[in-house]
Amino acid sequence: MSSSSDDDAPLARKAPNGVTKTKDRILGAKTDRRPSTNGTAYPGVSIRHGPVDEDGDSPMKDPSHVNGAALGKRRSRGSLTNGKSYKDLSDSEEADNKPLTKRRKTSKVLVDSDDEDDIPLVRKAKLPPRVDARQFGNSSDDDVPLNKKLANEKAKIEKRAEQTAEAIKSDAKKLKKKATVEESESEDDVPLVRKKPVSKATTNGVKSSAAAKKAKSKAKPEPAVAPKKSAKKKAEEEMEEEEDEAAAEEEFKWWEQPVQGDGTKKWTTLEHNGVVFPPPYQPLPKSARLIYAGTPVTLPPEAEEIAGFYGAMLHSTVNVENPTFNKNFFEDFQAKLDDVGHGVDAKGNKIKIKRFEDCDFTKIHEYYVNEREKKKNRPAAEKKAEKAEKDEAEAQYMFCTWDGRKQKVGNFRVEPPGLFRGRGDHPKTGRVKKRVNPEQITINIGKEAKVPDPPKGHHWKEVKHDQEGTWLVMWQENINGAYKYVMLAANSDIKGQSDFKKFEKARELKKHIARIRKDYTKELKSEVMADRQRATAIYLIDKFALRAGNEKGEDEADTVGCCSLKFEHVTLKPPNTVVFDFLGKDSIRFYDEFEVDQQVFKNLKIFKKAPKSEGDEIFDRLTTSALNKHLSTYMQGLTAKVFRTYNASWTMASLLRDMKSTGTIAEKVKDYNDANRKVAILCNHKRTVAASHGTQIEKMQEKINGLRYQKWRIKMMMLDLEPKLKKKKGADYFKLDEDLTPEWLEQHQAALVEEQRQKITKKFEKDNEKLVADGQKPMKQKELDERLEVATDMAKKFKKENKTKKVEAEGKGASVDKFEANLDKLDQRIETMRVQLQDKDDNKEVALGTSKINYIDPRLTVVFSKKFNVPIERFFSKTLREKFDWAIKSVDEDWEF
DNA sequence: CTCAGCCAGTCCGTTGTGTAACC
DNA sequence: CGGTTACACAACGGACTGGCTGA
Repeated sequence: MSSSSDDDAPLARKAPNGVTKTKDRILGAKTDRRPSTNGTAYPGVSIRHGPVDEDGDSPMKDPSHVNGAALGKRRSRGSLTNGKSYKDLSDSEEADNKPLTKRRKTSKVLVDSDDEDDIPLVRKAKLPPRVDARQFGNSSDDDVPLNKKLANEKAKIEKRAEQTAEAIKSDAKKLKKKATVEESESEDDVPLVRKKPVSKATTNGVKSSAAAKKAKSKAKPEPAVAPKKSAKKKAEEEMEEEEDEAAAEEEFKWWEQPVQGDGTKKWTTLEHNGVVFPPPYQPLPKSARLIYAGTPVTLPPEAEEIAGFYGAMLHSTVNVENPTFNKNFFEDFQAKLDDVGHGVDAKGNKIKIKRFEDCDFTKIHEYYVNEREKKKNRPAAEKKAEKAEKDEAEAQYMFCTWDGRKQKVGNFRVEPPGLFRGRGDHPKTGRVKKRVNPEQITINIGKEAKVPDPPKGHHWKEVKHDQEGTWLVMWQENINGAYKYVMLAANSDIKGQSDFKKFEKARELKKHIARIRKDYTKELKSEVMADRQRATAIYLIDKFALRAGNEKGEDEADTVGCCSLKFEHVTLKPPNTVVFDFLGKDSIRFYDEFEVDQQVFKNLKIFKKAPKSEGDEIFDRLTTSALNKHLSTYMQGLTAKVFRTYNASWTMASLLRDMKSTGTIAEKVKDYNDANRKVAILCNHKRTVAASHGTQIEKMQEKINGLRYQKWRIKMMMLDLEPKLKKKKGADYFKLDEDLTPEWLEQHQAALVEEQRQKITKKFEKDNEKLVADGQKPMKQKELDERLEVATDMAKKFKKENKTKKVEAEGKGASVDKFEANLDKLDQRIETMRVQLQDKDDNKEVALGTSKINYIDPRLTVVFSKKFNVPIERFFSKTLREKFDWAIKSVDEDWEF
């Protein structure tokens, strides 16, 4: 705020127009709907504070007032973002934050006993029974965080699981084969390991099963020019070996060490080799010039590089057709041109790049597409050799020494320059992300360690010895000014420890959850607005796994979480259904309808009450810091995030606990994945539906239809052999399914014929090629025509079948029994395909990975794996096994979340 | 002729990497 | 500020397919 007097200026003058943004160069700057948090960004714009703040000193019941920091943050939140001032509000609203008992005198708004007044839409008589209190954790651990969404999903999945189980059973032969392979492999483990005690003879059995595999596959002669093992792999193997040696004596198991220190000092000694910089810019060849208004232009390399960024992504319509992207890009491009000089044409005449519309990047694009193609098509050996070389050069950066132990570094590469692509509707999309110089880089390293050399002729920005940080290298990025850190990989001790702590914290919540739920259920009726909002928010976070929802600035995409939910994100459907529709983290849409506690419904209605309208925050008396501060009174370190972890793991735990232990390994894996999916749905982890999804589904459906048609033909053949069957089996048995219409039939038959033709033609061409290669004359067209007669005959046959409604029995030794067997096979295939199709479709927009990596306590998976005898490899990939090493080695099957 | 078994090529799901977005 | 969480996309690798061969 530039001047304090502004504080009190009436906001009614409509913020959007009154704003002169210093940053107006940002394309399509959205209308200013919210004040900045610190109140300084928009000089001349008044930020109104609600009566709360004006009365800030008066004794309030609102506990957040006690806290100065919270107050500071809240100041900006007191205002309504649609330009309405609290001063303009009705008397009842003016008393907004005062004890509701007081308000009762002036307004009926929050009178609990007065539901009808409060929610006129709801007829008292028709009020549904209150949501069962049990759902809300008055007491036990049995409180179910599952929501309706999950319940539906559960029913769906269960149904499908049944289908699958059947399909799988019916496909027993295949599966049995598979199962035996699996079993034999795991059995192999033992003798193999015994024979070769050198290899990692322990729990995970990765190596041994790999070895078994190797032994099985017939010793393939290594290609003569076998490129040397990539340095990366070598380095990793070396480490494993070292580990093995150490394991033989004493592997460092931090999870078995006593907890020490206050956790602020993260290391004592730290050695590392710094970072790898991206390769320098390679100027484009003459053929790949930017064409400006029809003239090829030679640009200074620095500008050309930026043009190159754009040209390289010309095929990416999401970017190139986004006006914000183009505007931001061109602004930065022009700025660079103004800085380093515009281009020249072939004769050396200066060309000034003025209009984006006159820029033609297609030549640049073609060049990059071409290069990529070339790179892709190189011989495999060459590719491998290059990779090996690169790995070797980078090997020294892959590991560091942390308190004397070798640890993997996560991201040792400095991010290369390019065009920033923020997710969702990001105001800065298209801006140039600049190349990072050593002079911008800070190194964090042990005092005794050798500081890595900066590239020749350069120096580091700073060298620190901060033992409270876990980062090795840090720099600031130019788009948002965010800090980027090089830290250890997920499988490192330090990351494992903090992962462990995270889940322990979530488990600790179990002890407090009943009390917390009881409290917030009570506080849903609090007479203090701030408390009531807070209770409602905790309810939503607990039940629906919403994120906290911090305030966001103008320079970020407009996404929300619980505390930042706005008027338009929540729709109320009496009697007690709430529809959420908003963009969450990463601009992923959260859409769902929930039935909520009656009191919650009522509260939300109050929080949405006029004069609030679109753009206004629902929880205008609540900030994430106030929320988290309150939560931490229950338990040290408790924040909104912990609820997500807790509810995710808790859900997984209860699903796995109730799982039946029967079935094949594949079935168990599927059961596990189904549980995983429920957690993913709870957390709203989505992925974009693959562009090819629709066609893939269609293809599968068409395949199924083809099989069904085959079934019909076989039945008709049976009839051909034994006409009596018609009576025996009934006429319906021999009818073609109705959805396979005559039109479809014709089309399908045509497709079959065409397929046949293609096959024959392809083979013919191939044969000819062979002949020519052998120095003989190719066959003539006539030969092809003759061969194609097979297809023509097929078409004729179909035609005849369609006409006579009969199908002649095919194949020699045809018998009804044989046909019956064929039918059974077809049925099985159809069933498995149906299940597959359903699975695929249901899974198209659910991402399982995120919850598996971040929310589900890995020990749950380990327990499941042990209890049901499914190798852990079926659940955790190699990297995940490394990441969760602590979990795999630390629990037995009795462990409980 | 049929069929299992093998190989190469293609397809497609999974895994790993990169870095943005969040608290 | 420094950490975790999140998705997209590239790279990888296993499954499937068609063609071929020999029993």
